[in-house]
Amino acid sequence: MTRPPTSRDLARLAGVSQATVSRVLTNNPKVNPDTRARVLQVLKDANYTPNALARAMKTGRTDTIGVFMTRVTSPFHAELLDEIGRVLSSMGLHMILWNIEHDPEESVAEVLQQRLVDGFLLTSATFDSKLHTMALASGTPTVLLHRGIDGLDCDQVVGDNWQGAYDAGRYLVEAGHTEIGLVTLAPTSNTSRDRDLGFRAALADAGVQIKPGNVITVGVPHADGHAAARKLLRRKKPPTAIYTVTDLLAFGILDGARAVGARVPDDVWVIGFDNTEMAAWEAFDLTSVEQPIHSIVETGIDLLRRRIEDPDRPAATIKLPCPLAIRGSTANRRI
Amino acid sequence: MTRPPTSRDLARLAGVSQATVSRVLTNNPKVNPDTRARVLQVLKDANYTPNALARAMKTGRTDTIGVFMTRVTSPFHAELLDEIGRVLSSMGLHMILWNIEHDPEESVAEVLQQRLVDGFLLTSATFDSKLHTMALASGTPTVLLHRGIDGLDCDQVVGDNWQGAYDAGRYLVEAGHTEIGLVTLAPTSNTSRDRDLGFRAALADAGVQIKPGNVITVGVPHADGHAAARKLLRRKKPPTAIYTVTDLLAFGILDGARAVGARVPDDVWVIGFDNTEMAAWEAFDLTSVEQPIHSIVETGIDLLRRRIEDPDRPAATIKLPCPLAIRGSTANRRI
DNA sequence: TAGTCGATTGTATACGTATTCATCCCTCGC
DNA sequence: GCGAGGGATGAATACGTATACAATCGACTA
Repeated sequence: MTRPPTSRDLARLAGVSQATVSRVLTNNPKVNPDTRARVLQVLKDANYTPNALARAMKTGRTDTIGVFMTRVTSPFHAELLDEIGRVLSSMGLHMILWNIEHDPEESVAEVLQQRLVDGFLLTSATFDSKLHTMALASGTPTVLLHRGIDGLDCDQVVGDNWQGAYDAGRYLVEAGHTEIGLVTLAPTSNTSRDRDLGFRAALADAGVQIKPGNVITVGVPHADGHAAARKLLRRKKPPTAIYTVTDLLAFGILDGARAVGARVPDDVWVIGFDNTEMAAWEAFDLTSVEQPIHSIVETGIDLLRRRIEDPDRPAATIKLPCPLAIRGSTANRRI
Repeated sequence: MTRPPTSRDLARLAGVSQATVSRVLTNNPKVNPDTRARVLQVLKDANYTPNALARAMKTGRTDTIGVFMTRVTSPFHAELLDEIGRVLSSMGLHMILWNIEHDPEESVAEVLQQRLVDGFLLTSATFDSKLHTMALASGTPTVLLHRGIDGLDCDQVVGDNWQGAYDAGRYLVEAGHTEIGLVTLAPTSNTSRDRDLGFRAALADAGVQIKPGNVITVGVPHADGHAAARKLLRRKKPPTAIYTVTDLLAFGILDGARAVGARVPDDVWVIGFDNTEMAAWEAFDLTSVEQPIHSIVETGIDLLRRRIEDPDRPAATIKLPCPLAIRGSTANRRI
């Protein structure tokens, strides 16, 4: 194993110029069929693969997309990542993955300008982060996936979190619940904000008050849902239904309910958000608002490719519906 | 936003040659402190970042590591990926992630030769895959992580699956179990094979027979564990303990047990393998053999970097211990 | 005072590919 | 028989950086 062969080496071997080899590689029609066949044979014999770096340098395209994400271990994010990988590789694109959690924002800034990728997918935009601003400023085509920023002049594909949350709220109200718990996240992103506000709106529209004591703001981990459930269910008048803004928290709530001896759904209904694969597991059997991961990713990557083609097209914001998946955590009766 | 500035542009701006700018960028000591300061100021004003492609082409190093993985949505794999991302980025390295599941092996072969990365981390080696062979043949430094191939002349860092499985078996035997179930995977990798054989060895050493009817070979998903548990627990003489080779299957088993009304651990003990974060969730409270993810990743990446430095050093195989994490799914009493 | 050395800096080149431009040869039409 | 034209190919160059080599300058030694 010395130095890998270059197109120039093979040109010599095939008795043609490097330019001709390159023409063969790029399927340039201006090459004699016989010559093409001969060159292809030599390429094959040498087991040659073009140097992707040199090619990228010349063409300005790397066929690589940069993906920014947080908390890969969270079930929803893992599913999102998996889907992104599937779609990208089906298009012959590579994926560079950055976990923003691990790195300070300044170090990410450098990455944005390195021209390593043809485009960015941001999946974890938050209102106070500068990542999306920096990405746009870098001039590299960028699409916001799953989490959006209202009014930002940038392609965005998100679930309609507000509508999904509203439907969840209405579902509880119509089932007769009046003592309702809300386990929510700080509104640092459009997802957590809309999943909160949409739910409250449904209750307000139905004239159901939500008591301040029944609202708990937590962090993202499972343990936080667990703690919140114990706190809610130990109230003098515990809620008969708890809605929360992620499946992960809902799992924690189910566990917390179990810990204090509350039965689901007999004593308390639970609704999550994301409809991850795990929600269907018997241990949880969780009613959850579904995120159309497949469509979000497919649409988002399509948008990104079109923007790479034509950087000047106007930005589109696409909002996809989030239907409610009903399971045993809210009784089996449907509304 | 036109073309991003190049080192040549900035050289002109700073009144020096492109070479001097380059020297400043690479911290070459042979540059006058005053000049350096002036150039740095210009770089900063222009918000300049070197073109990573051109740099990589010249130096032959991309500061990027290629990671091959399967089933990112599986809890253990997600944790592994997260840890890999953490360690790589702490070293200033990027990660290109390929999900082998999505792509035919031939298309992966191309990727291996593109010289896009400085090294490969393979986390899903199987006996019948040619991926590791191709990776080695590509001449790019390669390390096998988590899953190894016995006798392969390649750096490998794996958990001691056999020992972990053996300890789990002995633990059950010493607790007095004699009717033991084994939910296992086809031995296509060293992990599934050793987690099976080690367990059987412990039982054999203790003189406990495992009935053929108590052994079920399944696929990887949660649902398969679920089905296996139902099958085992409906036998005339159901096992009083079930061991399986991944946490994901164990979760399925716990759910399956619930489905047929078997109580854990009163009616049946359950042991998994991986000790994922979820194993500690109250819904599962699963006793599980721990994989030392942190050490595996840290050690593996260290090995990879050393091999990149010196490609001719002899290959090392490192096997790390897998301790048993005891939880409620096997009663609270310790041995 | 001439020569030498070290510290800086500039000039030129290479990395491997894609592509423009020039060249060559063959065919066709008159 | 000769010029035009087109198809196929080679030579040359550029992408943006890092670096070997050459050049310049000042200081210092013999």
